[in-house]
Amino acid sequence: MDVKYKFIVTKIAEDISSGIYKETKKLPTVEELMEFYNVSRSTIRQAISTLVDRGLIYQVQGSGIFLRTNPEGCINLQYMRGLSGDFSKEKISTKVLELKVIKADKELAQKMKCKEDTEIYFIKRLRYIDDEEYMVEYSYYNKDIVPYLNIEITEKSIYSYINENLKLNIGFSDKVIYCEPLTAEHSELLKLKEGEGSLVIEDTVFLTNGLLFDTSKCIYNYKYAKILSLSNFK
Amino acid sequence: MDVKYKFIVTKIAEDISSGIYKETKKLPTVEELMEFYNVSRSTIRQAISTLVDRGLIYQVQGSGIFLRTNPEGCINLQYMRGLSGDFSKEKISTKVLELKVIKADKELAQKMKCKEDTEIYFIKRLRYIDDEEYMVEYSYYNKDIVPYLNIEITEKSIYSYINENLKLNIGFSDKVIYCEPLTAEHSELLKLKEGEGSLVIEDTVFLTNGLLFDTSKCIYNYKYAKILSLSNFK
DNA sequence: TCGCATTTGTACGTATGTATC
DNA sequence: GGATACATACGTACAAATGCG
Repeated sequence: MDVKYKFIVTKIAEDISSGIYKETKKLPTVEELMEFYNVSRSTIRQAISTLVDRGLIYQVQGSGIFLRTNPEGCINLQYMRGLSGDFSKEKISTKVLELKVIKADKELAQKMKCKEDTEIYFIKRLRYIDDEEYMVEYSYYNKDIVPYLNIEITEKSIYSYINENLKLNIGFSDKVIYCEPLTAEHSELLKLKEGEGSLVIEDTVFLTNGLLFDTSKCIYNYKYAKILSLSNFK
Repeated sequence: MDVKYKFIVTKIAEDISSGIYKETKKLPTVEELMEFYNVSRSTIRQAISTLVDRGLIYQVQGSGIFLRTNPEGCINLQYMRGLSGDFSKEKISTKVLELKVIKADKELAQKMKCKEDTEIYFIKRLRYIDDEEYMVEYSYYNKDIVPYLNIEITEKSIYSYINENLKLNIGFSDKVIYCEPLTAEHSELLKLKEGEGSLVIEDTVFLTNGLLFDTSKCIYNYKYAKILSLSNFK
């Protein structure tokens, strides 16, 4: 991390979560941050802008930089770090129900923007928070991009493996969120009743170069799952 | 709109939606845009950055600026313009079920971050898309900030009234999204069955200066409502 | 109410680094 | 390896909103 503004983003985010601004709910001025980090105005502004995008702070012209209050225990859409990022205090566990390589049929090929018969990792997981059934996840990874996955990796965080081991850079994602009645199978897995509602997120994830490498469908237990979206009007 | 980069944002967004880049799926280079708009590099970069945040485009270092495919008919979380913005082709209508001024009790005062007994506009609306029952909305506006509302305004877009008539600048919002069984009343309004799931968005909206002026709870018909979130990993 | 100091917003210019093709 | 194109970083000037006296 030798990029200055990214280092500053991480540092300020840590400072905020450590609570050192909780009295004033206000950050130092841009001028003060420039001096503290010994960088230019635009470098501080870029770091601040990133934190504004993540929903941690907001700026008021002529007044200062203020903290945004940030509910815990929600799936955060602005800054995705997987379940373990959103639930740092809770115990997370994962049961891998299925893990295999399949060949993309016409429908899957269209979804994954790849050719038919491309090899795809298919993973079905049941995930728990504090030992409660939290969600059922179906995910698909293009094997041309993610050449190897095993039970050990899929029991933990697939994303940190992709990031740290494969050195791939995740860029952006499209999420479609809706509500759907539970099927018999899912209601059993989540210990709910058939026909009750569930919260569903269909996710399509791209690398920074625009390549689609992952799609998934997650069916959440409506009793526990809350999504948080911290957005800006720009 | 005499701010250059905002003008350019609007222009490029129009160009994209008009389809002039649909062949190449690629924007002109930063250099070319600088020349075309006769502005500096940083002004173009700021405009492009805004469009990246809105999920319209993505940049690849060394390669160019590319279009992101953008599903229609969804509630867009990145760039909120109300129902009429998300459903430009459909017919939208609104039935105002209730409109009155109330005094904030302890619970509402906490939610609206105001003092108890502050006057609050309460509005209950049923909204239709193509004559189908789409959602029930309960909204609350702080009367100190939004001093006047009537049936005519609430039948149309409250936000455009706030923006254009009151000249208030909407800054950011927290949305909590979850799934909840329908009550008897809501199932009747939405023509669904009691106990079926519904998609719920609780929204807390702030002005650019950080003042909370609006909270709302929307209960969506799960058969029609889809939310789209176009996010970036930064 | 007015004016001034503070603080963020917009815009320009330049140089160098780094990924892609 | 070279050309192209985006990314990072520095610096400067002035505009606009806020807040205080």
